[in-house]
Amino acid sequence: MTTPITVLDRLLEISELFQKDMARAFDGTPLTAARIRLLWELQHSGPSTQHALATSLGVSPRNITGLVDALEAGGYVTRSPHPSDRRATIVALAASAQQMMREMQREHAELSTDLLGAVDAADRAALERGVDAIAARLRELIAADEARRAERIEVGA
Amino acid sequence: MTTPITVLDRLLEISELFQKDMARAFDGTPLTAARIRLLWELQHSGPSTQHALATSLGVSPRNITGLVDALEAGGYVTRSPHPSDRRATIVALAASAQQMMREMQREHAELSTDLLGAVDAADRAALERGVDAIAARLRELIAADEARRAERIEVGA
DNA sequence: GGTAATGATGTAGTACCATCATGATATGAC
DNA sequence: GTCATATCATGATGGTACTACATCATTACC
Repeated sequence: MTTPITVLDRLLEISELFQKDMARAFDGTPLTAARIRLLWELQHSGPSTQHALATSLGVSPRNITGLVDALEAGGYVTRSPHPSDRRATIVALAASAQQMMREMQREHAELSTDLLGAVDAADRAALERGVDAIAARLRELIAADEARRAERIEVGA
Repeated sequence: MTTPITVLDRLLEISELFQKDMARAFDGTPLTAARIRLLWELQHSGPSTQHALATSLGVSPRNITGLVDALEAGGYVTRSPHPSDRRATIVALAASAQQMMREMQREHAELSTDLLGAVDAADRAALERGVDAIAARLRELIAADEARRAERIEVGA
């Protein structure tokens, strides 16, 4: 009845290790998961209104205000007026944060090659295919679950 | 200069998907990451004193009291007196929680075979080797980083 | 030009995780 | 028996992540 160590176990372990590493990397800074997510979104989509951030991150606009407050106080982000809509404010990565994100990406790439280097050269192609397949399947499963859940809400209660 | 999608990216994505899935799975219950970690530890090491839990989870005893309070209120865990040391209380998984954890492991195993099923049969062995190698390398890197950090504290400041 | 929607924020509140300081009780060494 | 130590509990604090509701300026609609 003892379960063998499966690929899934390894993936979960890797997931945990990543989290641990992230947490330690940002220890001592005011950066937290939610704030980093916002920075990531900014780097990904460029300067955005707070409303846009709220939508893409799936949280309330009020929450964005708080997150941006903290990031602005830390110098990671700047607020500037929207050129045509005087209600809106535009949030953008500060220069230092852009630098930091670039650095993160560099480290990310380094880590990537390092980890891949630990894999037997003959296994790499198969590994890549396998990991892709697993990610795809996982996305599929989650999407299906989400759909089921949405339907239940639609119909029930 | 556009970075290609690497294995690391996929692994990070998988990591995120796992987290998302977990969060949704326990939505509506009083279970949170910290509490689940405690349940996991209990299942892994069996009934334990709070002090033991504090040590193995690396948090303050006070924090354990709070976590156990919540889990006890939810019926996931029981407190009973230590047979020989009347200071200590022993925390154990309640029967229903044991059932739940077994169920989780079953689902875990199912998911594992499901995901592996999405991988081309010819790639599976290589995938397994590759994922193992990556996990090992990651452990190594983190251990090295931890050692470096510990030394710095030892020496500096 | 009046009314309704929009964008950000102030206020207030919930819940969680984590800490330290303090105190009660039990243990174990002397 | 006394006293340091260990185990746990409580209270107080602080920080984060969210929410809902109300407010105010601005913009869009007719």
